Amino acid sequence: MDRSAISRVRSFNRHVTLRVGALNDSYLGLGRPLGLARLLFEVGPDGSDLQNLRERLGLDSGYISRLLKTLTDDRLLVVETDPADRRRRRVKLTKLGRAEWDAYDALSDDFARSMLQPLGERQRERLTAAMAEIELLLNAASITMALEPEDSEDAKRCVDAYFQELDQRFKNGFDPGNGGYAGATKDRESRSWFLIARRDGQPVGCGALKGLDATTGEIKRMWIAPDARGLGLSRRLLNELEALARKAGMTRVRLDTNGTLKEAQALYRKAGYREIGRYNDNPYAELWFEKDLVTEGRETSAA
Amino acid sequence: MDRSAISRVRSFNRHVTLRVGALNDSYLGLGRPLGLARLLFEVGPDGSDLQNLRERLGLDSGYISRLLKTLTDDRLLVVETDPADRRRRRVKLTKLGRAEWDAYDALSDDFARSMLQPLGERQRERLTAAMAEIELLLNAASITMALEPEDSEDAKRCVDAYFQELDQRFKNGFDPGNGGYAGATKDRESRSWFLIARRDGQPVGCGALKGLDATTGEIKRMWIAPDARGLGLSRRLLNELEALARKAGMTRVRLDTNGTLKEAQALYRKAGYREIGRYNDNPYAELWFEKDLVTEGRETSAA
DNA sequence: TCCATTATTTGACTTTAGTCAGATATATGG
DNA sequence: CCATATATCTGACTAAAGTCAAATAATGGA
Repeated sequence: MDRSAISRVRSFNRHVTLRVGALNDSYLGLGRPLGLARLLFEVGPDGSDLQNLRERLGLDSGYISRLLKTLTDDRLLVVETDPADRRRRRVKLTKLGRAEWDAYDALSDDFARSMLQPLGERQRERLTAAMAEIELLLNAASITMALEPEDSEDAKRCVDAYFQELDQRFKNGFDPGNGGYAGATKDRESRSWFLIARRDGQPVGCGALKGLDATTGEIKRMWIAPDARGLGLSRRLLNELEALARKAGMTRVRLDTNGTLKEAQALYRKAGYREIGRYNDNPYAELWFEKDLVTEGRETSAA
Repeated sequence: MDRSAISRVRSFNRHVTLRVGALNDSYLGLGRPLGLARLLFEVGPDGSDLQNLRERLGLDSGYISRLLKTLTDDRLLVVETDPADRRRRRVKLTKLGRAEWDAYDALSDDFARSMLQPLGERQRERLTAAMAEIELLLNAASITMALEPEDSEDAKRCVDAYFQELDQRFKNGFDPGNGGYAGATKDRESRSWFLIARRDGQPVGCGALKGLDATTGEIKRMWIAPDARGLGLSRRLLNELEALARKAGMTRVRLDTNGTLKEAQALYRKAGYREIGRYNDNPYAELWFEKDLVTEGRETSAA
């Protein structure tokens, strides 16, 4: 990994992350110990259940229980048992607590404002753009991928989104009922895998692998949610699907695509796929690709 | 200020700043309480004086004294009195302390690496670029401006840098001895102001105001260090100089510039200057500008 | 030389943050 | 109904972080 990249990240961590973080903390507080203030703020105007709070703040259950007691004693919030499961408890702000929450909220605003204030219009735009970029990219790191049943709710939702996008992008639209897409895969081989990429639990991409025969797989339904694009996620998905194919004993994978999907083609070529002739009768396919799977390490996705 | 910009900054503060900061903290520590680890790390391989440490970490002098005692008892560092001023004390790492410092240093590297690791080459570049951008812009906020004697070391250094740049950018070079620049300003009016912009104590820009007559000022020697450009600093300097002129009772300011300095011209026009005819005999000047100073608020620079 | 000032240390505290092992009360599947 | 698992609370702690005032030592002029 590039030494200068590491230095840049370190410098950022030190100068921005630590300093801004510390400042932000001191901005909050408002006379109350930080732990209490943060808890109160985390409860939020809509309330929250205790379990959730514990998880979000990473606190010991005994500790959080005591913190809540302090805040209820100060009449800032009320704790009530969840009627659905009377072991569970829900926390809500009182009027007084809501007022204090509002104060914290205003302080957070003030702090953000103080960061923007010395800058001109143009610089503000640059700053916020860079912040958005960093959030996006750091979020990318926390995207996980896992196999799921093809007929799960989220899988269906992904595939629907995928079909809708095809319908928009193809010149003459796209009808999933037409041709090699919907049900037509119940052929000789019935092996199939469905991979979903998730960020904070929300699906942001998918991809499927089907067995065409014992040693050939087909990659289908690769889709990335619009707000997760540009993060190299499709490459990760593709790697993962190839790894699955390898593990299933396949020696090559194929896929088809449409001429309008330029990014996809670029991805396949860059990943080592070469164009081949038509191998199926999918009426929407205009290009066909194939790649031999070497069993060596190099190509597998990193842990 | 734009509401969406504030939300962006808040989201960044919350998700990036706090999370990364907390993670980084837990990464450090290494068996030792965070306060001690941080102090040790802050001492650094070159040592540091106590005053400096106190300032950088923002700790109470009693507290830091005790922390140092713990670390010296553990043979991680030695405290010795500064021979120049025997009230002062300097801190240095022992061999053992240096080893631990190296371990922290390696951990910081690891942490930075762990942020880059899940990303592809292209994404890493985007991340580091955005980080650099943010550091730059947030630093811009801490640039201060102050009047200084025109013949101070730093003033001379700035003006030298300015002249050198002119020499590079003008078609036929630039000679400060030639014409209206160097000594030729000892005319009727001798009033003059020299403003230096500094970041962390280092000069990053300058600008001068001279009185041409009782109600006319001339702005000269506006220069911004290359690594401080694009931050709207020249606009801030210009505002500041105009404010000075106003305070000195001037009703208009003039300035001249060369045709090759396109950014400067754009700045002047945008700031409300209009082109006028030649008002001096500076052989390098090709354009002349003037602006009437309204005494109203609107134009003054913000506090 | 003396006196106000500055840098650091010491003593005597308080608060905040956090841990861990039971104790209680509810839920859930047989 | 029972055993087991969950969610939270209570008691009994410890460690870390930080504060404040007074003491000590050195400096820099008047």
